[in-house]
Amino acid sequence: MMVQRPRGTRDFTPIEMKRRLALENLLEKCSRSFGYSRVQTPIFESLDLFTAKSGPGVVDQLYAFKDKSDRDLTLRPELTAPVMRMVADEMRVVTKPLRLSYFGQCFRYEESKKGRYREFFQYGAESIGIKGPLAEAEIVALALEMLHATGLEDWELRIGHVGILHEILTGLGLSDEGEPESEVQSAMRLLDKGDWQGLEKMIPAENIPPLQELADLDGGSEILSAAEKILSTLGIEGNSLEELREMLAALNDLATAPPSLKVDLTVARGLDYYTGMVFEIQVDSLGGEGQILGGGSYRLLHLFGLADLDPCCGFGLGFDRVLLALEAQAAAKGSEEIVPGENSSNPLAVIPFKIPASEVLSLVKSLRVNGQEVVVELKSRGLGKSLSWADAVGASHALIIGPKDLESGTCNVKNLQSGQQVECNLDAEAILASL
RNA sequence: GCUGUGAUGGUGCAGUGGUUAGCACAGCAGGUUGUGGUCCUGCUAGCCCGGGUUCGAUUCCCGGUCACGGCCCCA
Repeated sequence: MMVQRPRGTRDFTPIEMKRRLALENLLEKCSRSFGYSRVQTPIFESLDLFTAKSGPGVVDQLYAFKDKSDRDLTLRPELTAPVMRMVADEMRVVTKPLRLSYFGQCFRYEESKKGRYREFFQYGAESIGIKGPLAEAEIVALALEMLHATGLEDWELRIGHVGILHEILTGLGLSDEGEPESEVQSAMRLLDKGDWQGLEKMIPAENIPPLQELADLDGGSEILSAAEKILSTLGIEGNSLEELREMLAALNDLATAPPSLKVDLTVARGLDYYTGMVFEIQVDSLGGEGQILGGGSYRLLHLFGLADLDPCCGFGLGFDRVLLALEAQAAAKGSEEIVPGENSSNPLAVIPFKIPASEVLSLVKSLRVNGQEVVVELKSRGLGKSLSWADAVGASHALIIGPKDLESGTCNVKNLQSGQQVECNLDAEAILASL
């Protein structure tokens, strides 16, 4: 190969694109059913947008560049910040709450491997201008319905609440202030990793066991009562636990249950801007890159002067990883179909046999006008080869028109699966009726 | 960022320090001038890139590139 595709990028052939479009359509359908509307933002943005959100350190992982007027730009590494910018730029006066969905490629300069690409695709949803347990439940419910719709079977939803952690850690005397990272943030990071030795340096030793007990809680919403007891032994009183309880109850009503649900109060998502409920969806069989979705309640709009709309709630779905999981699942089950409905398109293959293809063009047009997908055999080959071609392009039926047919005003419609063939009149209506 | 494995037609695999580098599938053409997914024949097409060792390297060595895996990280 003379010119190679850049590292971490992929080409998508027609077969793959059919699959990807089917998945995108399926996700979009879920979004619409929840009242979310699609938006789109630029592939590149001002570098400032992402340094403001994630700090100057992110530049190392960006495809950042200067344009010919010396502006600092970057390919977008994610889509939440651009959507928030768009809300601030364009949608200040639009009725709230906003329910937005998006899909597109993002770029990160890092080591690529399976499930981790330098150009990758993210689907996501954000609700803006509404907060509280019901808004959070809606977002999680949308994520769950999406995954159910894909037909993926083996995955786990993990839900936590940064607010609870925050209440505990400030209650234990840790500071909420500080650059670049407050004590609370450092502690959350350690807690998320399970680094107890690190935590002992920040927190009185007698408080470590209850925290461990909290981290070890394993189960569904029933663990909330146990968590409540632990919090009271720590002398912490807060509203967050009750909010999480309400959120889980609402979720139970609003969405089909996930294959596995774990309430895990130490999920911190490693992000500084999350404020409330956080959640992740994990597919263990994917290995190291098994997180296929993540989100929660976060504060970002204050960066754009819209603090009154914070916190928002949303999630990003790793489009490529969901596909990998579906591919692995289909392979394990020996199933042909990877994304539901990916092969729903069944064109009619029109075969002009021993006649010029120009003889059938107006018929082809009228078939298409009537909503039929049509592919025309433009190569003159033997009838047998043409039928093979028709099969190869995914046609369900072949329409054979030869010299005798032109004379008699008939044609033959062959079902390529059954091999059955019927003769009918050479007009669009009769042909469509015989399919 | 660290580390392991690998790279041969479009795909999947053989193989070799030395003459034409094989096989299967796919593609194209024909065997069959109105019925396919069977069979037969032919054709197209390849040793990732750069350097080194050597009379000679696709093969051995080094570097790069890319892919896959394990840590780190993951807005």
